[in-house]
Amino acid sequence: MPGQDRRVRRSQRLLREALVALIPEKGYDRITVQDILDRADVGRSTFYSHYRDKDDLLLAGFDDLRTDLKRDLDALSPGVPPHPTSPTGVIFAHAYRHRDLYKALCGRRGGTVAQRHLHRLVSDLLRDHLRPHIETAGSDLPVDVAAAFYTSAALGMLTWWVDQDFRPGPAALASIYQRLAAPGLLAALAAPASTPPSSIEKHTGTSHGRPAPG
Amino acid sequence: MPGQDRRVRRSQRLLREALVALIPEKGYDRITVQDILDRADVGRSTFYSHYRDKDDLLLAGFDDLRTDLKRDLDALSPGVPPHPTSPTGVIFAHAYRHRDLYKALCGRRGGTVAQRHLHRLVSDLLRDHLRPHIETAGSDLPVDVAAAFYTSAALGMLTWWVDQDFRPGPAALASIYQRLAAPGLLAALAAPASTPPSSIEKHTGTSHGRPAPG
DNA sequence: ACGATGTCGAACACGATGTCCGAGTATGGT
DNA sequence: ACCATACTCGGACATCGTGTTCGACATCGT
Repeated sequence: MPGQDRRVRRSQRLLREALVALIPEKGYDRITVQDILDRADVGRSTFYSHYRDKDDLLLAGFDDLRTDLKRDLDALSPGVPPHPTSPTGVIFAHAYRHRDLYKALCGRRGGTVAQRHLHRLVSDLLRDHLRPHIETAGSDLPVDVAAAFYTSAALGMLTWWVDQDFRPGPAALASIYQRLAAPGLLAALAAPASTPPSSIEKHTGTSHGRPAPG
Repeated sequence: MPGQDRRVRRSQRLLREALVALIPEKGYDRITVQDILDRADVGRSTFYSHYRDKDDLLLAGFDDLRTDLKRDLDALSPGVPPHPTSPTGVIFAHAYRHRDLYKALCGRRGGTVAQRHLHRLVSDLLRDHLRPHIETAGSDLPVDVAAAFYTSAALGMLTWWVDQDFRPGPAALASIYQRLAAPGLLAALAAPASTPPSSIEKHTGTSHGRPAPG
């Protein structure tokens, strides 16, 4: 008695696969339930007996992703790290291994629902990762803001990457992320309670002067 | 003869205002054309004589925003900067001055369309800002990746900020952004052609060791 | 082999979309 | 002040996607 009826597993698998395959083709918003049904070759009432609507189907697939990613990430903390990788590096690697899925979730044609849930997933992750570091350093850096910054930066790179068909390898991407992200955090942690507004007041000179990140 | 018929301006203004007001209430996706019509007190056929659909109405408002923001940004480059602000600082200030609009565009209840267009807007902006710096420094940092990183980071903070009802002032937010973003870019520009993959290979030690940004 | 459970497919009510048209009304130019 | 023009209104309409229901049939686990 494996979890469920064989037919149920079959239907749900077909529906999930159909949706993921359809997203890069039509874009999530333009996909109709009938499209999914045709692609999956599944009856209408079968769909609604498993899922409330299109979003529900998408979100159901998310649970698998969540646990899968969580497993990869937990492999980081406990033992001595064989590869000194950051959480974001793990995410990039995970995305590379599940290219089709991430193309549907982060790609240009993904929908609001996927983006938001992925954002929340990563955001919670990074917040928990950052909090202890910021607190023990006694920094005045707000954890939430830092989490927002690094989450969006990582997901922004991820989205760009997906739309580039994963051109540079995951290691190269993680490398660039580290180069851009690490110094800022280290600097912020090193300066616990200096006057915050003054740090922006350094002159950038003319438009040809010292570069501002934007 | 000001541009257009007074009635046209009136109708379009009413429709734009209705949409912007409706988004934070219902969420863009759940808004129906009829909702907009009721709120604006405008006839159905009038709507369709001006806009193709809901998205079209949203995008039309974007043009005004674009030119407005562009004006603020051009005030940066030419003369000696009175305030040494970065493009992102200008964007934060602009968002603060148009809180209602940005609440609709970046807020939790905004739609895919708005997010994507705003992303493209800022992305193009930052790419142009970054390219000369990266090129003159002879860095191997890909411009597109850097643009993706900083654009998403800025918009991520902006979204968080909007959903917090603009709690810390725009200056404080810009300050934090600078603290997190600037060191990374400076470091990347200072290391023109070092072996890229090695920079990530520094040991982070155990999970309690040196902080990785995520 | 048998009862339980899942699937199918068609039909249905509903709500939203986008188009059309005739009648009424405000506008800007002269 | 007048008038032709252009805009607005509102209802009717065809179309499409959604989510539900139901009876006949198939597949499952035991």
